[in-house]
Amino acid sequence: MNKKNGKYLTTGEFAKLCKVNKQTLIFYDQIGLLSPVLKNEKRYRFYSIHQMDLFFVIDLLKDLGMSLNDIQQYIQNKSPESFLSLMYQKKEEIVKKRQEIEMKERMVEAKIALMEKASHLDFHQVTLEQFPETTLYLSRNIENINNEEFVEVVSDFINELNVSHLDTGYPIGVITKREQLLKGEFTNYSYLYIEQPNPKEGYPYFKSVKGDFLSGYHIGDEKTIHKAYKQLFSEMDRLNLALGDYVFEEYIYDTVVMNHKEHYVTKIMIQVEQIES
Amino acid sequence: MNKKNGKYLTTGEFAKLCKVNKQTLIFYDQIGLLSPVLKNEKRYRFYSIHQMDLFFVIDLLKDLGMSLNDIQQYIQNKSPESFLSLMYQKKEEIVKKRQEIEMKERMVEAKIALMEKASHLDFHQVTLEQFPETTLYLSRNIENINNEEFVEVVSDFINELNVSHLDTGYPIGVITKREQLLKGEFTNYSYLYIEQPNPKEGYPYFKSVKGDFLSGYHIGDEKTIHKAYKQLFSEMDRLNLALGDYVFEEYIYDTVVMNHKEHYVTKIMIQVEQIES
DNA sequence: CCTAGTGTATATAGTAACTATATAGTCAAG
DNA sequence: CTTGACTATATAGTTACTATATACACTAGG
Repeated sequence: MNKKNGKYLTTGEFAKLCKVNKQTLIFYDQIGLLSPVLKNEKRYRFYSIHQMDLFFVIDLLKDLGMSLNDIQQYIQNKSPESFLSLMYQKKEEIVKKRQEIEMKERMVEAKIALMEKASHLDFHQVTLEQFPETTLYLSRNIENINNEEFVEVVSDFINELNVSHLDTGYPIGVITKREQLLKGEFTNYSYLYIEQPNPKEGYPYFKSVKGDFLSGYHIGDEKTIHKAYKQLFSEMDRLNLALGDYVFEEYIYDTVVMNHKEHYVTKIMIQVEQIES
Repeated sequence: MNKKNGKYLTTGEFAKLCKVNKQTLIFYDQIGLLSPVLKNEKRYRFYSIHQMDLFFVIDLLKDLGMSLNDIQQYIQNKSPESFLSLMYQKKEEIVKKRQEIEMKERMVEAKIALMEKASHLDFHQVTLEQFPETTLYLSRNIENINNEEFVEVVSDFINELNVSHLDTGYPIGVITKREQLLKGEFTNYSYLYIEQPNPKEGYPYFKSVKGDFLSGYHIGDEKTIHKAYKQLFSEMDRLNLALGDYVFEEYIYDTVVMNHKEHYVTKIMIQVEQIES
């Protein structure tokens, strides 16, 4: 940007050009981040049009999450070299940021899809479904563990989702094994899981699910989930189905969308096999 | 997420799970954004593992630029419907954000490219270059305008760059016409411009440049730029070149990377024609 | 020359969303 | 019964503004 003839801009004019509050410029002057090139005897500030470019760079760096303090550090000993290395560094940060926002976009999309789907469900209907192959990311085994260990596992699981970018926005569900169910221990889970609609290569502990499932819903506090299981088991009898290896449970509506536990909805998916007779 | 047996998490445990400062949870409790499900007679806080999901949604919304106040508004009358509509709204905002960050990525890339290129230049060399077709976005005409009008034009130009996403990170340059140069008015510019390496369809006022240019550099304050012009003109004589229609000026090093005006570098590109003899 | 209206200045206080610090009470293990 | 690690509250500090109050400056019209 080349300036016109030698005239200067007042604080108000400069603020308008930079699309910023006038007070912000005064503030920047006070902290020495961006001072006008000139002050007259009445202490009126005068900026040159060049300073706009500097302001825009400050604004860009600020936008990229740099603190005013750090920006000032740069400005105080600026040079083409330090600017270039700063830009290289910011470029890396931007790429990370972009990837994060892309991930959040996918998460929000997943939540929309889940909620749309949920809104069309009849929670009183039990259905026999055939599930296609699905990839899941599993936690460590959590059978018979105590509370502290459970907190530890959940913590680790969440950690892994974070560092490996595996949080898809899908709900975290639980897997219970056939043997626990037969003992009536409906809340003695074996794994936590999260669905991976677009699985990445090279991650361990993924498990593919496929087969026939009898699905039903439990409305209310999970303390009373045995009622839903009772109903599903009787339906299995009626349809001549045998209990398979696993049951999957996931929240459809939880504390995120409901104020009272009585309105929570859990989906129960029991793996089943046809009994040959 | 399904909770294990009926036990609760202390503030410290919950903070660790949520990867957040304990004080932040206390703060959230104080403002009523996220209160523990239980407090004992010693006022110790106890969270349920379910509340983690809510915390993560709060964190997501916060990350998407929502204020704690607005988040609280949502939480106070949450429902599957309001959550869904919130997600739809956030989805739109995310897309905008992503586009913005993609643009910033391109800008930073452009600045890196420019600085890398600049670092290999010899500012004392005058070269005859053939420029390929280039698309530029121009400002309104700024010939013979006064200071107020100039500020207005710059303001409008910056505005247009913003609303139409035309800020490519390339420097804003100026175009001077042949007739002004012949009169020796080197700073009576005709247009501002910014290069558009990937021009979009449907934008007016673009101008393609192509042809032979004699390029040189001016080091120092622009007040002394006539010296550089003098040198370039004599070089034109030597090479038997005639002045073309336009001259382009852009900053290579300005206030963004240099502390003193004496170190500013301006590139001058004079359109030239071979004199047939 | 006076006045109204707009601009400038400074000083100070308020804001959001934490974050740190100081002080005191609680609890489980050795 | 003490030690160390936890919990609690209250309060002050932080960042990057933003708003408000008060006073001075400058320009145009009557």
